[in-house]
Parts: sequence; C-alpha cells; structure tokens
Amino acid sequence: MENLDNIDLQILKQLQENSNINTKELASKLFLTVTPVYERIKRLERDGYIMKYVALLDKKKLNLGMTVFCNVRLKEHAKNVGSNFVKDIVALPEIIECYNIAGDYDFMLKILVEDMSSYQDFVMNKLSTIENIGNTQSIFVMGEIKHSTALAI
Amino acid sequence: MENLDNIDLQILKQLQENSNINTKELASKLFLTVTPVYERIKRLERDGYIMKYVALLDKKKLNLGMTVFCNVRLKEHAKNVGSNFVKDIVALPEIIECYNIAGDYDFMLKILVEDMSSYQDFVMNKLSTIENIGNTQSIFVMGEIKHSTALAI
DNA sequence: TTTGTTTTCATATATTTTTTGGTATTTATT
DNA sequence: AATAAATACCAAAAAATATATGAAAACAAA
Repeated sequence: MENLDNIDLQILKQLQENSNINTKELASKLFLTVTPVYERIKRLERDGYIMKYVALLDKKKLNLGMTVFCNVRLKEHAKNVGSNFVKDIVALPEIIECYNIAGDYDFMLKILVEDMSSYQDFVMNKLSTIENIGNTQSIFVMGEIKHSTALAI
Repeated sequence: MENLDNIDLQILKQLQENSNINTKELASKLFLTVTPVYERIKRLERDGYIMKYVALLDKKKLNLGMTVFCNVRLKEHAKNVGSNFVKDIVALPEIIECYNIAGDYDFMLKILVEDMSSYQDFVMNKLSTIENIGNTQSIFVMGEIKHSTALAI
C-alpha cells in the first residue's frame, strides 16, 4: 500500500469500475502515454493488488433472483474439531459467500437461488445434509440497496 | 434465460471466472471460431446478461482487511416514511453492500474498514449521524471461507 | 556535479478486436 | 416438398489495442 502512488490508486479505481477500458483511454485520463500505464497495470497484477478480472452477470436474468443470508451454528461437539464443514460449503454452488463470524452463530452464508421453493430444496436436501450443522437461521433479502465490488481506495 | 443456449452459458461461465480471456482462446475451448464467440459476447452484453467487467482487488493489501456486517433497525416513525436513509447509505464508501432484509432488523450492511478503530470511527462519526437509524448490531467477520462473484449457472 | 535508478515517451511489432462477405443450417411459409 | 427468411457459422481483411524496445527526462544518492 505504501508502495502505491496516486497514479496507481487511480488506475485501480478505474479498473474496479470498468476493467475493459483500454490502456490508451486510461492513459489519457491520467495525462500519460500508454507505456507507463501498461507497465503499472502489469506491476499491480504481479504484486497481487489486482487479483482477477471478472464479468458481473445479472442475477435476475439468470433466474437467481432470490438472495438469502443463512446463519449457521455448528453442533457443540464440532466446534473444536477441524471438521470438513468448510469443504462441504465450498462445494455447494448456491453458496456464493461464507464467513466465519463472531456472535450468536458460527458462520454466515450468502445464498443465491431462483425462488422460495428452490431455497427450501437447498436447505432440506443440501445444507441440512452437511455434518456438524446444528441449527440455522434464514434472513431473506427483500431488496438490494447497494452492491459494489469496488473497494473505497 | 430461455434465450440462452449451452454455448452462451459456457461463455458466461468463463467470463465470470476470467474476463480477460481473449476471444481466440475462448473460441478454441468451445470448438468454434472467433466470430460467433465475439458476436455472442456482444449480444450477451447488449441484452444485459453481462452487466459490467471489473477488476477484483486484494482487500488486505489495500488496508481494508476488516469486514463487518452491521444490522440496522430504523426508528419506528421512519418505517413508512420514504426516508433518505438510502441516499445516505449509498454515499458512504465503506458500505460496500446494503440489503433490505426481513426479520429483526430492517437493513444489513456489509462494511469494509482497515481495523477496529476505523470501524469505531465509522460507526460513531458516520453511521450514527444518519437520520432515522434506531439501533444497530455489529457482526464481525473472523474469516472468509468463500467469496465468489460467479453465479451458479 | 556525477552516477545510477526510475519513470516516461515515441515508435515499432505482435496480437487481438472488430468488420465484412460468403456459406451452411435451421426455421418458417407457401 | 419447395421456397424464402432468418440464424449461426467460417475465413479473411481491416482497425484497434497490447506488448516490446530503445532513448530521453526526472529523480535520488553519492
């Protein structure tokens, strides 16, 4: 972070809003030529500031319009065991995020499904079959106010 | 969704894992030439299946290593009012996501900050100054097990 | 000032994107 | 079934962009 100057930060800001901008256009925004911008981007990739480039898709258009946060509590005996809970979670594609949290529950999952009946199916036939899961609490998302992948840098 | 054939879905799958793949390489994976792949991508963009292309950055390297979910309850009188809560939320760059949820709380925020003291500063000096906020509950993330932007298509 | 290092520019080359025209293939229509 | 219309594909050309290279400028340290 201390290695990054203001130009680097502006490049990162741009790329996390639109990574398909070409070097020429980005260079002109920064009042530079293509070479320094190109080399800075490559350096930012090499040094791991930029992890990957992805396309963000429209959930609703792809029939995954329902978002649910699911809090999970492990069974008492499993708390200290290095369980394969994590392995199971990673394998389920409906679970798009999983956090180990502090508080009443052990994990919080973000789940994307088509509708309520597919969520029911997910909980009954997939989530509940995972070993060591004690109980769960589902928090349904009614609306998405803000959803950004861009860090405030 | 019904408009998408298997080739479209495979293109989307690839692009949401790595959007910097070039058309030629993508085409060879699909046993096609560049033109149909190129045209399909353009159509998927035009039709809104692909919303945007972004670079994903490393939180920790950019000093935003602390994630907190913050549940927010609005004040009673504000529940029905079309408050400018939303406008205020969108303006705060630490809040990377905001959901209107069902359950005990009205909103859930995902917040990215550097450390505990910056979170304290955020809550005290920014979040709490937003009108109509009743009370809040902070859920601290200890570990990120899974974090994908790719939809299970 | 001198030396070494870093950053940038200008330009050339390699690669990729985008366009174009033509040919199958499918779908609809008569 | 035959014809027309639309769709999806391929091959190749043109345009734009990415990448590489050598020289100039800016900067830092001795």
